[in-house]
Amino acid sequence: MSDNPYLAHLEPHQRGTGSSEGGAPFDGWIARKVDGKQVEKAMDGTTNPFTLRPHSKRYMDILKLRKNLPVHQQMSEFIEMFQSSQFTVMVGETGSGKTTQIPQYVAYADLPHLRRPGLQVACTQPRRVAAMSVAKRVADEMDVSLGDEVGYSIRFEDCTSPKTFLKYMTDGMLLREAMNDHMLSRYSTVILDEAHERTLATDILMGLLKDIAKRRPDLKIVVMSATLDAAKFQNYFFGAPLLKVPGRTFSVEVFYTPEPEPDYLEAAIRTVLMIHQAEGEGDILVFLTGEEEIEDACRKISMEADNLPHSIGPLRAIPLYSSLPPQQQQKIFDKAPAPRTPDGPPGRKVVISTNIAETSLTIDGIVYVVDPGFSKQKIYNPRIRVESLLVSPISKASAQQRAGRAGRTRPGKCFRLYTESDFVKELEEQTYPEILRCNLASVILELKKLGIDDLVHFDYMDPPAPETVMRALELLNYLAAFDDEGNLTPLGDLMSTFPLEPQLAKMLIVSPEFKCSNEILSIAAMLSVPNPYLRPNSQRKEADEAKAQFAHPHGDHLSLLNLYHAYRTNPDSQWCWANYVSFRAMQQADNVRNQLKRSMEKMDLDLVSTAFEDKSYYDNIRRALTCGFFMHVAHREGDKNGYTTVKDNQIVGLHPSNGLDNNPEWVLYNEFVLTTRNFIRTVTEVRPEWLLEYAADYYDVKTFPQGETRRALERVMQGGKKSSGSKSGGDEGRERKKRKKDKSGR
DNA sequence: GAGCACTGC
Repeated sequence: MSDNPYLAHLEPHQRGTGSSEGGAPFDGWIARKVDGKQVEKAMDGTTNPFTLRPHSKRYMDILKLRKNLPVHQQMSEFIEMFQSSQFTVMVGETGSGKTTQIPQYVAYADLPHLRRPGLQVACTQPRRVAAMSVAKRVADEMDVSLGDEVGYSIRFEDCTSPKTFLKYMTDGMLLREAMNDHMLSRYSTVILDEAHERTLATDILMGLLKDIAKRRPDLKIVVMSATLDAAKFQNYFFGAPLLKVPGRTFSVEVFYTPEPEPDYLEAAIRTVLMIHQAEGEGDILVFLTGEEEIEDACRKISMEADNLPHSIGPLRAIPLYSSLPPQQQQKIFDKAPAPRTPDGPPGRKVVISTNIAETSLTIDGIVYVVDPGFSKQKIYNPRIRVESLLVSPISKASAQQRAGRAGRTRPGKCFRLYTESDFVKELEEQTYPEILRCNLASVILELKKLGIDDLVHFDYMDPPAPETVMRALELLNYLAAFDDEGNLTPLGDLMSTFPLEPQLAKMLIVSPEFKCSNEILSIAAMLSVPNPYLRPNSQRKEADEAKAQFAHPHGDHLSLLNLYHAYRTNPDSQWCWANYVSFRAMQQADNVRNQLKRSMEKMDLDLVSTAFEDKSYYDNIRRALTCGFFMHVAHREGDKNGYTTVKDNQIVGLHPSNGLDNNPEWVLYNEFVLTTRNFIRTVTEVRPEWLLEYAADYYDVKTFPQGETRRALERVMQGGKKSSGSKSGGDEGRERKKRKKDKSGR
């Protein structure tokens, strides 16, 4: 056996050991330990142990920088800890180098005892861009081509090869893989990065890995977090050892207001102008909660800045939020405006942003941060089954993250628009994990597919409210994804394979029976992307007119289909621009549609259409919609435009963005939005007969409370009896007459 | 007659 552990993997007697064919797959693997010195030697050596090619000069240059990172000081300590424990918790603040270095250390430690050819190290990230950019950087650091030994895997893009042993990927992607491989058997080590963000996928992966680890003693798990809640992770992972690495950022001086600010928007604007007039050079970053607020603030700041004396430099306000076209988002990287005169005072830019600048986007040159202490957060109300966005106070961790944005390039200042005592006493330590704030229908379906039988006692780091789990189970049972015993049905199994909400998956799966799977594919894709209709403030009328071209009188789902078809005949940005349509959203919809289509083909679900000339073309589509969304139905009550949701009895209005040509008695909706009032958005007319036919259990009239909805259903049932024999024909006739009357009545 | 925090499959 070679003395060099990094050449040992070439020896056939080792490579062959523990092959997964036959016998227990994870027994008998050779586990040779390495230490920090050996790794250091391998890093400095002339041969790259991963490729057996000589190290390039560029590699050596980058290596010098790597050795300057704080985390490098603790490489030996990490490797020792990693090899002696199945779980390791690692805390490294911004600038520690953990995301790029730790996975490489793991690769050096796992390589000498490569237990099976093809075994990989996975490092998860909450965001796609991070997975891609970090993989690129690490490929450079390791002197390999991206996609060969080091790669990444995100939705729509798999940049890996059979040679890949270090793979950066989104957490959601690893979760998807786990659904087909419950043991995650292709990985020797899984590293969960940014675990403090507590995304839905990371939380589920943590519970899952804890479970898998029992059956795979060879599997190692590293959990990396940026904040100081490490004890919680340690406790959760059986008292795992902890490694702390200091960060490397510049100091940020934090200021609080002496008194609470009654109007944070006004205070934020005032603070920006104050900084601009009184503080030294450097750009400003302001955190606000949403698009409207941000545009408003930009206008006001620009106005105020124009009124300042010329002894003060120019100030340019730049908005930043996710629905902004990429071209406009790029403006945050523009230089600050030039002085008004060659020897005048320097200009300054102020970026007014949502939370997107907290983690997803980094702007260099920010020296001042203004933090009013709020963000929009999702909350779920299981009682009425509604998710909504609420402006809420941020957590201490989030405030710290925001402040850190001022210290990336040099020492900075952070102005918090709340009192120090509020910060200490009122703010939560951590932001509530997502799993406690959302509808769990897809999560519960996924867990079942992951082989978790006892959903209530699954080892959640923070268990969701039992009522939320119950709501999810109930929904899945009505959709026939779970049987009455809570077991996954074949339909549920099929549903779980689609990256869609259960309702959307259901309508897609039944769509071939209604001869409209091609169309439902398009609708499902359109519903999976952000709102495709653009409506700039200055051109609302034009935008509304453009949107009206696609409107279908029977509903917004059908309008989305029209829009998709129109785009397919003109799939270019010019056409989108001219029609007030988001090109980005349409491209995304195309991507999603292709992915869903591939799944349909794999599952042997037919891709079919009803002939467009056939008068049942649109009805077939609406019937398929009904099969997925019968729990999202509202009934018009009284003569007014008010609707009441079925079963939950919430009073709602049609969202003004709807394109219906009247107020139909029964509608199904895609989402319930809670803003100034309750609205149902993306709405399509539905026939009550379909509800009774396709969701007989849910629409069992006996279970309805006395009220208008129940009486209406009873009328439908009686009507159905009378006209039996020519059922659908009779309905068609009535519907047409009714519509005609509604129109003429205006 | 009003809005879309941010991610992810």
